[in-house]
Amino acid sequence: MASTDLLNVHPALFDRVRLSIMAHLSFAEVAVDFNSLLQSLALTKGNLSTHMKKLEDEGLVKIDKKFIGRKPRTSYRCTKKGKKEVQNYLTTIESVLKASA
Amino acid sequence: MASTDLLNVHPALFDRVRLSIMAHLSFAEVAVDFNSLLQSLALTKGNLSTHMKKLEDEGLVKIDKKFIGRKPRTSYRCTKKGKKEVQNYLTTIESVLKASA
DNA sequence: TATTCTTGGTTTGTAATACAAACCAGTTTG
DNA sequence: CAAACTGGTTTGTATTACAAACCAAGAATA
Repeated sequence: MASTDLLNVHPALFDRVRLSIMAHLSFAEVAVDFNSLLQSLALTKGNLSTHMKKLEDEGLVKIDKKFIGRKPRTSYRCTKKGKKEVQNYLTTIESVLKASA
Repeated sequence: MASTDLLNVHPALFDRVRLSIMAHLSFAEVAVDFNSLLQSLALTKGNLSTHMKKLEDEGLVKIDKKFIGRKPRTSYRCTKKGKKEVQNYLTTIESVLKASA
């Protein structure tokens, strides 16, 4: 076991809120909109907004802004990279912690 | 899947350094001393010191200070609670992320 | 048509925290 | 006795998570 393996997991995922978000997004194969996330995760708008910005900056999530009729709607989907990093997170944690169970 | 399950995992473990530390400590059945940790984890002393203090405050780790000859030696071991929380961390993450793989 | 109310977010100020540098008490070495 | 090393802790700083305040525009109301 080398617990330094944890250095390989993407830093942005080492936050419970962002991990929750990524779990949601990689679970849903389709795009999820801002307000759905807001509701399922019970966050404030500002908090969600900044987390999504960070995930976007890291390329883990793709943002999509459009108008539905006359109303704006922001939605997100998980990128390939995002899925990969989530998977890597899981396998790394498992390998590190299962040795120590 | 309820990714809000992540709220059940102990907050102190949601940090890569502390998770590494706990992995080390729960792997080693015996106490591990400050300098071993320092070396295996490649941290600065101050950083390690504060992380250990936090883990101790949370009851995940037990500190033991004694003199070996004339030299001080600080060592730590994982508490029952620590083991439990590490285990809970793992199973929670698995259940949340595996659904979304 | 003015006037509030709601929707869909973003920007900004603050509190918490991870981190390294500086420090400290004592010990060994030259 | 002075300098360097050991084994850490305390303190200052930079980052970051968070919520409050804000903003633009549409919908309802009067």
